[in-house]
Amino acid sequence: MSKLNKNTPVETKMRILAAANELISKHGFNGVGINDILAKAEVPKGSFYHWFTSKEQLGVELIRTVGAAVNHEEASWFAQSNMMPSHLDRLAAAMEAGSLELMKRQDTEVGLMMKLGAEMSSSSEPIRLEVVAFLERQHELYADLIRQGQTAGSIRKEIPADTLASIVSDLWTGAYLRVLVLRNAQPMRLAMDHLKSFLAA
Amino acid sequence: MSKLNKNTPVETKMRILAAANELISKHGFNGVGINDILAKAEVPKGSFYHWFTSKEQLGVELIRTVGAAVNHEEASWFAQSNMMPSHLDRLAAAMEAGSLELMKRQDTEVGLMMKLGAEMSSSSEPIRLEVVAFLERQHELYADLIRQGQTAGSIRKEIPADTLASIVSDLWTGAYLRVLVLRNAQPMRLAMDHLKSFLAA
DNA sequence: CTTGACGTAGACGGACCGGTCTACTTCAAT
DNA sequence: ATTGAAGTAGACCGGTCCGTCTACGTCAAG
Repeated sequence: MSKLNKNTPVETKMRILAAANELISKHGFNGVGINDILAKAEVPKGSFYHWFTSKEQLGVELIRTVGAAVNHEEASWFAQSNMMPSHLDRLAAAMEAGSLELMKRQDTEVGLMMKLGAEMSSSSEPIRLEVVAFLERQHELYADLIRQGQTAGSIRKEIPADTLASIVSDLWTGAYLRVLVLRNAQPMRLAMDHLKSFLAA
Repeated sequence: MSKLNKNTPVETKMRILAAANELISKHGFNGVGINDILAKAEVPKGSFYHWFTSKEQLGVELIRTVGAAVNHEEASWFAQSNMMPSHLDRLAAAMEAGSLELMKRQDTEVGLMMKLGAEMSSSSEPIRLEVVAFLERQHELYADLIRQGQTAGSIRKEIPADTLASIVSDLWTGAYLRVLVLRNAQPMRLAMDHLKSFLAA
């Protein structure tokens, strides 16, 4: 008599993850209850604790899946060598894609990573470590592309690629945060313009 | 028969604010309950709702007081013209003071502002506006000092002071966040080195 | 046809949340 | 000496938190 869920099992888990993504992005990890997430996902509580052992584990897994998606998406931006021969252009295009996403959605997947890290890194070691893993993968991605740009000649060589990668992502993150709070896109625009001219060989 | 608080009234409020500062810095706004704060401040609940109308108002007032202290402290760093004639040096010294604070305490007053902004700006408009006010005051402070440095000759002139001020604070914030999550001071060191050489005339 | 693993379903529980309320102490003003 | 405002003290409230528990439906294997 009760209406049962016909979805494939894995889909239930994905629905939970998707709802958690939306809600936690907006209200933070501690600002959202499991019931909120479950209501949005239209999934009962029993299912939740079947797929996850705790709210914290949901956080870890959320970061893992979203982080992997971000890394993958960024890598594919970086790889479009046929359309954009210059590595600098590819880097700029990927960053501008993220910036455009921010303007439209008021938020970003990368932003979720940073906000979760800031909020939880001193309360939950598993969550912190997952964010660390994401950041390191992303740093490698950036540094690699920059290194290629340096040997190919479109990116300046005097500064080590690792340093440049740090500066790029940190400036982007800082601008992101200020856009979020100010509700004004200017910091992001300034940051992007600066990065493009600063990185150029 | 009950032990009554002999403190001056205002001190009670300050104790609450101080406890809130510590706890909210560590666990975020939604990660801390009023009772936690009250326990740490050794103040009963009745007193809390005498001085504050709500938890949200505590947040607003926390940002206002801490923010004002930060602005004031930064202004005094910027004003030490006798010891440090170069405006660039003064800016660098102030930033390095903040970075040192971060290494020692794992946290910063400026960091609290950004974290609260990130966590709450989409849930509480009063809190968001208070952070906006702080950011704008700070931006003015930075831009003014940079403008002076430009006319005095220690800071490069081709880029508008407003733009430089944005880049400085955004890069600092991004590096701050990554230090917090990675528990590794390198991003901050790279950011500072970069800023010093980048701003120089 | 029976069994049992898998997953759905949601009532329930104890802890804790932000906030209210009343009783009380203190102290300055009169 | 009396009063009343200011502030302290903490019991208490409804609601919500995360997590547990039992019951039930579903389906593949034997």
